[in-house]
Amino acid sequence: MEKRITIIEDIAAIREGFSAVLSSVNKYQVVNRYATCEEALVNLDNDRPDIVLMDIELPGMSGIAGTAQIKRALPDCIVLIITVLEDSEKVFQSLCAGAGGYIVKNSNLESIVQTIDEAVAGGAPMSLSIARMVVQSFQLQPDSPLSERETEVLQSIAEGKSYSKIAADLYISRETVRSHIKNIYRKLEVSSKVDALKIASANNWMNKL
Amino acid sequence: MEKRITIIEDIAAIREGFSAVLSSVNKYQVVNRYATCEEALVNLDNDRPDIVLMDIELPGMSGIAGTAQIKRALPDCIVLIITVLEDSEKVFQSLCAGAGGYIVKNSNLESIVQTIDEAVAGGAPMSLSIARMVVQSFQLQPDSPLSERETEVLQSIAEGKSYSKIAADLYISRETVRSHIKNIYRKLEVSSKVDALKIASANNWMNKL
DNA sequence: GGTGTATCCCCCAATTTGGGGGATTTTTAA
DNA sequence: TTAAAAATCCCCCAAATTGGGGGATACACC
Repeated sequence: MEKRITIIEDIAAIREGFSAVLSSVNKYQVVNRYATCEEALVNLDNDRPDIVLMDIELPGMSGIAGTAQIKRALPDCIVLIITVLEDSEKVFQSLCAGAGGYIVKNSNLESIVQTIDEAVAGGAPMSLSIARMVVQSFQLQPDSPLSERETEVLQSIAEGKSYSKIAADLYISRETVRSHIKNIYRKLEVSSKVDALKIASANNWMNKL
Repeated sequence: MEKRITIIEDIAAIREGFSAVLSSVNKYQVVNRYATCEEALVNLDNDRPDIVLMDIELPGMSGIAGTAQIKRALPDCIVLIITVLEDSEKVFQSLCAGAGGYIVKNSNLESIVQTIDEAVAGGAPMSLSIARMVVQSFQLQPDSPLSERETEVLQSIAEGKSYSKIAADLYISRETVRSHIKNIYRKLEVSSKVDALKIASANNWMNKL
């Protein structure tokens, strides 16, 4: 069964390069190539790709927004991001949008087939450094000014718990919870849970589980 | 510079197998082997490993708890989890504890050197299916009963915002926010934000960014 | 002896929450 | 085309929550 591939990339040389390599492989079939997401989206019903190679920097709609659109229409379609720089912000945004992996733009053209093979085999192809970034996003930064107990309390606030509920769950008084929160606010120089949560989650000071 | 390796694995055959393979490689040096985390932890200061191979199922302290302890003492130490079954629960727990990658237990012994090489080179070695699990954890499940707007509102609640703040941020009335929340509660069959958040986050119905 | 952590107590006013009861318009799907 | 779902807005109201003060005690660590 041939896998249908769509390429969305505004630089013609790269677009045609990928296309040429993939066309020479029997199991893959490049159904269409576009320079913008907008063009690709209107033809999505006809193209019905199994795999999309998506540039992240595009004129008009970004590759991230495009990925979200494609996944909405074709949830089983695998979108692989074509990227040069490994900007952590964009990496996580595209993962949230539904990206299934990353292709490094300046890698030799032949390795692209392996990358797609890996995605089709049920993997999530990424460069070493992106894999490390993704794994690290689960881990606490060790530079938190908060004590263990304070982190625990803030964690509970993130879960939407009230002071009373937190107190009950931690087997302490509500007043103790309040003390911890006062200290958290002082340390983070904020005066509301929204701001405390914003700072703590931006710095990876809370557990994700 | 030789990398110092500690192996923590209760099955002697596997422990010694890994040890034998790694001892034959110049760049790696197995400084010690243990059957339990407890033993390894008391010798951590002497062993000072750069890399720890950690079994996840151990008598006494689990490999997950052990990983957390080791990372607390040696933040730059790379802990690689040795695993047979790829239990998603345990995978994410060990990632949060500080694991840097996964080694499949029944893989051929030679590939372990490659796995460690990858970790040392700045990567995060994982099996195809674990990589997919990790990437998918960033993505919304498409089976959510909530509408886009409702998801947006619930997302804001998760950030600790009040109804008024949500209303202001979404440029709608507070009453509209209340309507959405009433609908969320009805759909999820709950009657508080804590319960709504619990269900929605357990099912990956909210964005992580 | 000071600094940080963890625990607990009081007062109080403004805000928030969630329980009702509605309504209208637009969009989507059958 | 018709019905259901989604998105928007309005009212009333009581209980709970939040965050601002002001403290205190005990333990540990340096």
